[in-house]
Amino acid sequence: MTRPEPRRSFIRAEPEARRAALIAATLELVAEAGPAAATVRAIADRAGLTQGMIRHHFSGKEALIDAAYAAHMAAQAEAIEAEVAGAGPSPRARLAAMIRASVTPPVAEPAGLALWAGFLNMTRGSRAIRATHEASYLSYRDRLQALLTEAREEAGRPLRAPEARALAIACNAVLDGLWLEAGALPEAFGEGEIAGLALTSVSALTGLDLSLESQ
Amino acid sequence: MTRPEPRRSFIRAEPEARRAALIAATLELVAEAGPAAATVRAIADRAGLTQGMIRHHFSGKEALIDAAYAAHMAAQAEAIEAEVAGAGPSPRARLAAMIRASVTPPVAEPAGLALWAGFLNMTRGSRAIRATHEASYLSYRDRLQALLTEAREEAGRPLRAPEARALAIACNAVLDGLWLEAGALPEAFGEGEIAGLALTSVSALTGLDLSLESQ
DNA sequence: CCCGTAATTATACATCCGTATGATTAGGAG
DNA sequence: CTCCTAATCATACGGATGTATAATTACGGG
Repeated sequence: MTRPEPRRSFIRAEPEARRAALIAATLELVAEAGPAAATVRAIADRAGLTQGMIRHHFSGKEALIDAAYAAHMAAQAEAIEAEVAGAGPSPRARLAAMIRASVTPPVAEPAGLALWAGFLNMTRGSRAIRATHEASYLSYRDRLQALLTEAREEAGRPLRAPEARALAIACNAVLDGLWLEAGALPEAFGEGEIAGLALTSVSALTGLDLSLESQ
Repeated sequence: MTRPEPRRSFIRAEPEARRAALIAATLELVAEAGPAAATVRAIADRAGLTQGMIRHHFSGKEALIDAAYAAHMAAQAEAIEAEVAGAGPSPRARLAAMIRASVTPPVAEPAGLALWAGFLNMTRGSRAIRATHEASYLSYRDRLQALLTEAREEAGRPLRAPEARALAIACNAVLDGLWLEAGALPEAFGEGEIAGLALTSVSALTGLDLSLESQ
């Protein structure tokens, strides 16, 4: 009855472009509906390709997941770094910019939290993901510790190393917690409420006054 | 060749006991290996039953997952409340007990984080899970806000309502963040380091001195 | 002691998953 | 224009998953 459909036409693309498309599709699906929804068929479909492409451009599904997670973490770090770089030379302003960027979109939003939680479940299964997770976490905390140290020096109250570590862990925790709450219950907070709380809280923890830096 | 295995013997149990066993097995599997590992066969096996029991005692797998999540959240809240109740009558001691309990085992540990992240992925799919999530989150924050208010009153510096809300959100964020870090990278911190940081941070945020309360 | 009911086991079923493989075709090299 | 390569498509395969159903069996009420 139904004569066979003609094979769909296609155009060739550079492998890197295909890889990027597959990674983007993976991130969309994990963010929208969790890791279980990111099947090879759904990913290929979202990318406008057929499922064979995943095994052609990656060694397997797990390699694609690893690449997607690394790409997401790199994008987040880059978004924060861009805000810091655009905040001018003052250490206090740069610290405030990092804080604000960490708890507002595009870093803090439901999709980001879903992505993070989704990949966390895969941590057990993949060494690559665990390594990426740990590296990006510590990298963020080190960056925060450096800005905290600079800002405290600017204020004439320098930090010693162990003190700086404890302060960075605590400030990182507040920011992580606010990031989490902003992503989990976005409608439970007012516009800018989370960012204001982040600046106030870090101010209280560090003894600096960062509230002036919020526009 | 192989004659059919005799049907395994069994003993009857009360439905509630079977439900509890299935819930416990579900939580173990999700904590150990993520939601993907919690299949009906694996759950029944862990509980020492056959897979038919899941559909017999629950309307389906999703209902079991919902029940397991609710049970886990209730157990966490109960563990914290037990510590608060055992801390004596002083509001400051009770606040310190809640803080310490929130960032130390059994509340803060890798299994708990894995459980939380695993269920978060299912939030999108299940209204029941989302409702449980939101209710337990707000319940925890309200409890914290009440203890903060009492402790500040005890110290002679009472809080007004909006101020109390902001303080509760910020303190909740630090605790969430430290809980998260303790669960994600347990070996990155020293014994008691997280609990000490939690008390120090909330002290800085509230202006109270809670460090004396740590034994 | 027997019997009926519901708790329990065992098995079948349709569907989906990740992977493997062979056929096609786009697009540049010569 | 022709040919060759590899990018792409289509399909098949074994295994796992959630659900449905029928066959057993434990155990309390008569």
